[in-house]
Amino acid sequence: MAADTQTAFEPRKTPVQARAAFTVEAISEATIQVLLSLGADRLTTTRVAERAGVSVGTLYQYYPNKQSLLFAVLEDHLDKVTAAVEAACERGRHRPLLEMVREVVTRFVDAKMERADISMALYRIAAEVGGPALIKRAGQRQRKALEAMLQTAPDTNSPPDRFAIEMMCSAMGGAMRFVLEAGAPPAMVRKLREHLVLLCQWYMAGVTGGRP
Amino acid sequence: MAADTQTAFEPRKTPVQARAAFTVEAISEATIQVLLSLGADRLTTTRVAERAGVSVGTLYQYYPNKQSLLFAVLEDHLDKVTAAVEAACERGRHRPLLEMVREVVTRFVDAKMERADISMALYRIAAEVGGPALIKRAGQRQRKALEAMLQTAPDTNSPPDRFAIEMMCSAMGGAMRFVLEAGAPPAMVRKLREHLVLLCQWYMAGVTGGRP
DNA sequence: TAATTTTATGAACGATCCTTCAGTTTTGGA
DNA sequence: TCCAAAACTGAAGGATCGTTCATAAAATTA
Repeated sequence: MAADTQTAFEPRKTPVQARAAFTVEAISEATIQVLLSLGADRLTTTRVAERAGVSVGTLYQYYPNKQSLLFAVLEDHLDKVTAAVEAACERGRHRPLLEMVREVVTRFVDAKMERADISMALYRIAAEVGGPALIKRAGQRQRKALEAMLQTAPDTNSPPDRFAIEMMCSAMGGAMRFVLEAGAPPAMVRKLREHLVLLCQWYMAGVTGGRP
Repeated sequence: MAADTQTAFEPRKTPVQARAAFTVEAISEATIQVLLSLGADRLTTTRVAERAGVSVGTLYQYYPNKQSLLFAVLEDHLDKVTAAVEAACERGRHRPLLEMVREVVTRFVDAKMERADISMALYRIAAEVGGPALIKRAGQRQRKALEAMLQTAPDTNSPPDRFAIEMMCSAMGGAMRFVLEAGAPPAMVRKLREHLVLLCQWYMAGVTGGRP
């Protein structure tokens, strides 16, 4: 069934001319905009095509069905955020624990905010078919990178266990979501970033060394 | 438009006979079960009625439309959780800061877990029409209760500001969600409760008194 | 028991939507 | 310039779904 999920969402045809590449990009952007302006239940293939300036038939040349539209956008965004976290984990190796945490949290918030509109749109389809699987996979990649980094911390000999890492990640995700959905202004985002760093640092310090 | 949202979701008729009361309860339960087993997009009024053991017509005698089904379940659950938090805040008044936090976090986790199935089902419709408004309202009530309690803390003279309270709430909500969606066994829930208490305590201690 | 109110039924209507495909237009190379 | 491949069009099929309403059954009241 995993194979079904894969193939059912794969692109039907890859664009070879520049014109087609623009079309695919336009459809992808239109998907996000329709999702944000009308919601998931009023998102129709015809509406997305209309917004993208093409006809429905064109849409179906590159996306096999409606769900693959959402699937593609979700996958792309999760990949970018995960890549940002992995890169941060790479840079953080062998640095003090608190610096590690600061690096990762900061990059995570920035990656999410870079396309805040996509982040918000995706909260609306995260529970649809294929969504949970993708999210779970991205989460595992992120936690794996985090775990590898934390084991290189020079200032603690009992690195946080898997559960603690999951706690931190989900607390981060929850706070991020709240601020996004509150339509936060830039100043609030900066404050979120600072406080999220502190929250994660205090938690990590606590679980590694008892009360700090 | 707020009035429209209200009236459009209000029950059409209130049951007077015991038979009808059972019917309404059965429809409500069936809504949750269909939501969990088939997802939000495959939830149809006919299917819910079928699962409840009644006909579609009966359903429409008590619920004016499909959305009111989801709306009613969501509202009921949020009310229960919010009431639990408010009660905890009442009990926590004038006690030390860390005890306050423990009380609230513990009660929150327990209230969510009491009907874990409903909690999970609701994540799938939280973004639908009416959902965000209800959630925002419940969040405000909870934060208000928290703020009132925290101001009575005897062991700090600079109680946490609104932003810090929101941070704590959303971190709590995020971690709760993660554990629920991971299908956590009871042992993991207990660990979550402990760690969530610690995470919130450390954060609160940090923002009130600098580094603890 | 007879009358009235409450509750339940489910076929049918109207509307929306996903998806296809036969035909047209555009592109890029020979 | 000409042609084959690529890209695009949009009306129409087929299916699902939300909602209604005329009718019937059950419960309550007189």
